[in-house]
Amino acid sequence: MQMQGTAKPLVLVVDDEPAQRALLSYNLKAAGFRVATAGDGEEAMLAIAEDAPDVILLDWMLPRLSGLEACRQIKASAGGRQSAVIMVSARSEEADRVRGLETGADDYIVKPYSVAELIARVKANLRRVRPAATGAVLEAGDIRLDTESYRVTRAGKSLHLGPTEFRLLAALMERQGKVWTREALLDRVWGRDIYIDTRTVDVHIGRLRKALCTHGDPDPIRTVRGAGYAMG
Amino acid sequence: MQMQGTAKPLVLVVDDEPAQRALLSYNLKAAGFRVATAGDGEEAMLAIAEDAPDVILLDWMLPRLSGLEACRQIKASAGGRQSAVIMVSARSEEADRVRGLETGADDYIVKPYSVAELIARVKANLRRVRPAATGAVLEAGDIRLDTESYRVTRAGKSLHLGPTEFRLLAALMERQGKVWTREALLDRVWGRDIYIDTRTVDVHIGRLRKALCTHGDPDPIRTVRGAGYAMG
DNA sequence: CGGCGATATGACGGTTCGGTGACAACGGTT
DNA sequence: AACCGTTGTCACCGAACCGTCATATCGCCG
Repeated sequence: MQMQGTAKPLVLVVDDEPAQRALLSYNLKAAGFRVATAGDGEEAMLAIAEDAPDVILLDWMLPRLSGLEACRQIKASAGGRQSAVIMVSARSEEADRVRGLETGADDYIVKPYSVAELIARVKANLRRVRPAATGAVLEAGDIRLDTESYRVTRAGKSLHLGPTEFRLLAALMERQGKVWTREALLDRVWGRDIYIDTRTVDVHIGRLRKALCTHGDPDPIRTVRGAGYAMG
Repeated sequence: MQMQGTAKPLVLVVDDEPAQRALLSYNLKAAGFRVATAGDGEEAMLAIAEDAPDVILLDWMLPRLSGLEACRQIKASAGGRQSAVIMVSARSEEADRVRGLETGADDYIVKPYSVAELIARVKANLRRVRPAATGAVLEAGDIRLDTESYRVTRAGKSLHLGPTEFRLLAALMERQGKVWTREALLDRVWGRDIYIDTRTVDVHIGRLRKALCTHGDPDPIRTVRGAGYAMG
């Protein structure tokens, strides 16, 4: 498996049947994902708060908190908005599909589904949520970052970045405009449970800027005082 | 559905049957979208180059350039990557769906589809492409405040605010019309257990006003004598 | 109109915050 | 061993920002 910027994508499986969870976990792990599981909507919210997943597979029928309501809550929460939600349901009625999608779900799969299609849909949704994890080429202005070949160019000219600066740039480019706090960047770029001075981020931002502006180009990174950094 | 400020989303319909194009155009326009059409893959590429659509409905069976190949080209082109591609196909085989998704399509709809579901899917995909419409943005009159990118604009012009002024404005905008006492603002903006002269709020309101009115715009903040401040 | 309390504003010192150069530690390579 | 690129930390500086005060202005009341 190629070194892809950051850690493997995380998929959260929400289903009340342990057998289903096990089945999905197995197949998703085989496809190269990290997997978390939850048995109902409340567990799901906890899991999301703990570690925001990239994709959430949400069963329609759940005890206590229905899948639909869980979806609404997820999309209303701060952490959940950046996850893709795929509703999984035995209800093939078109009206249900429409309702699911209108509630904020990003996709809708009808049981019985094939594992291959499910994986394909997870990947399709992942492409949008975390392009860098899928071997995509990110673009921002005249900067191109190829997560597969590990190469960065600006205005056609190739740039040399260290691994950390590369991942930092990838994170910033993944969601242009979004302001990342130093803590969020440490989480995403350096790793979840690592303990490093937040000021270190500043230093790396500085190094990244120097690398990006070697040819006199304007600085593409925006500093937001009291908040963090953003691209564009 | 709120279409705040920005133009209506553009949907490109690619189908070789004029009747299909007409049907889809009609329904999409009725749902509030702008619509462009193309009869084959090459026309589609031209249309994309001319005006990048937000969502592309791509028929699987196309003359000359197949839908699958067209999808590949779209996703490989610079402009196409920021559009969502929905494959529309009569082929319900699961293998086809997987192929479509793996080629880079964002979604896959099987004919015959219901118009309601198609619209729902278009909207769901639109949410992804244009995250601006997802609610991280506060608006009041001609003032826009984006809590994710920490950007504030008035009548399109970008403004510069300090962190405290930003939070102050966000608080005021969050509940337009509500009159905040100085104490409440201190709590909300500065922090719960901090002790600061309430007059300081006045100063920051003043600074905020100055920033908001640099271009001679009217003052959007209302002073309520003896009570506090309010927006609008 | 005059007075009084409340609010607006300009100025100022202190503090915090971010940028940057220097440096030592580390691992890999020659 | 010597070298090299990378990385995390620190110290220092300048600039932005903040809170306070003094003063000017406003709005309401008699």
